[in-house]
Amino acid sequence: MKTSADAPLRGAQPHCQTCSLNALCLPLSLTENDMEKLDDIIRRGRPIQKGQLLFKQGDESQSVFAVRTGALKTYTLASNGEEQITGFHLASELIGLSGYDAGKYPLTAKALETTTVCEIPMPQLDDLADDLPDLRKQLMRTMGTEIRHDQNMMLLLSKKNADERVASFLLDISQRYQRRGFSATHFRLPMSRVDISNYLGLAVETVSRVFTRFQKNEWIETQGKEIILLDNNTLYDLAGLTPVNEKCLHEA
Amino acid sequence: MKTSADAPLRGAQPHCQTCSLNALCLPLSLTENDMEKLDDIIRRGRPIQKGQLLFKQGDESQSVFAVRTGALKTYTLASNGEEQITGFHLASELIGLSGYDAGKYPLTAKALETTTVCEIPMPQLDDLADDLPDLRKQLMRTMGTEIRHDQNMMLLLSKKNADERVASFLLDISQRYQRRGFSATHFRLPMSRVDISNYLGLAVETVSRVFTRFQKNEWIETQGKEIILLDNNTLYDLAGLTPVNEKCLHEA
DNA sequence: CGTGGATTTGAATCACCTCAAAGGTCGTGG
DNA sequence: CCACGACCTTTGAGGTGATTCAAATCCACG
Repeated sequence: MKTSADAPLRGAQPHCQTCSLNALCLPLSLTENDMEKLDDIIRRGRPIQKGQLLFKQGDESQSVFAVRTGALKTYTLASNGEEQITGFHLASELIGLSGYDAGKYPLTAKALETTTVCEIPMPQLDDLADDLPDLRKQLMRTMGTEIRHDQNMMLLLSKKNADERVASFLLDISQRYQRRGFSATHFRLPMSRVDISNYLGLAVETVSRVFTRFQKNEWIETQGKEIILLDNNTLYDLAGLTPVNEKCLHEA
Repeated sequence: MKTSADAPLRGAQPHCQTCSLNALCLPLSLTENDMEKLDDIIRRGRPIQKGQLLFKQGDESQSVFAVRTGALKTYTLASNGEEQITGFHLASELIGLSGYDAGKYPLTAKALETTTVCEIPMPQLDDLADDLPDLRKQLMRTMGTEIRHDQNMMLLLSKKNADERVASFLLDISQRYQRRGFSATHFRLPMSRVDISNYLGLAVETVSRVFTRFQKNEWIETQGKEIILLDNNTLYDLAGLTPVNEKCLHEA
């Protein structure tokens, strides 16, 4: 079993057609021919370093991005300057679609570690979406998934207690790694405890205490950012999910 | 000034072309000709009574709906059966798009009062979206707006206190009525206090107390569901918005 | 090897919740 | 038209889970 420490791409993959992520990414369900057209408009830049911004709230939104390697967080700024993390984005996931029509990005995207992305200029993506029905459908699917994720977060933020939130979070990450072929029970969290607490609407100290308690109960094992899930049943139970139902935050 | 008690449509309006809401609704930015094509696939049924469901979480999703008159709430069900309201939907607003690709509605839609809707069958909308670029763009705009709304709600639910939540809520509703040509300061809330509290992630009692306190401070005046906003500046301040920035929950 | 940030732990506080009960409102049926 | 009941809203009192504040410890990195 690969671990999340492995890069999903051994070398730089300059084309969608040969990218190991294409079955999870935008090209999903595109024909070979359509995929080439999409590939033609994609720009692949140099890696972004940890802490750097991919784009900033209020910037003119010009592109949508697909994460190739690494991870990012997106967050909105409250008027008092506080940030609310709205999502973490792992390889193959799309960022920036919520600013598709708005002209400006409604949130900021910051790299959690060294990250490479595929940049898809919006005007050209827009044109292509008119020509390729499958691409349009995939874009709308992605937006629908995002809406369902956010609505699940609303449920989490307004109804779940600290334990339930952390369990939901761990299982969400677990399932997303699993879909990418990594271990569902042993992975490395790319984000800090502060980021987790912000995302879950809790204080850092609370998240820390929950992690400690989960470990005491032998539900998980933690070593810094390394996580091992020991008791999936309990975690699923806490999260309000059934292990059968593999669909978590990202799959409504 | 009209008040929200007036129906936005004097008589039944059987066509998008003559509907007073078309500038706010899906036909926005469509040409006369394209609007006719959209109009052709729209079904207009009999009114839904208060408390009735438009569709239910888990149902096969077959249509998108535009609210013609009245109001609905949409909510997701937690595993323990608790409901989390994800949105209120007033005239001209679209419901059901988040289930566009999913096959099943990821939430339930219930009428808050007698409500009429335009039903747009998804397969035909889907086909039409391939033919009419403007319609596709409008659909994606609508989904983008929904995403921004939900992310603003995440911010509200995890960072704002009770006062700030209620202020945000009142201003959101106010602005949405205003866009429809109604008074921004005097309106009738179509939903119960219980619904408001659920939506805002608070206990009913807390919402009630906040309303009482706002009234004592002469920031608002309430008479049951009737609301008058007296001190917009304070409310905007609480909500973390600037009165200049007219864009609230629905306009990121 | 030292430094600054991140994480953990402890103690005290607080905003909101829960429980309980008293009004209000609305629709229904007599 | 009024009385009744069901439900919604408001108000009060007390409890609590999570926060805040403070400080020790761990860790990554130059």
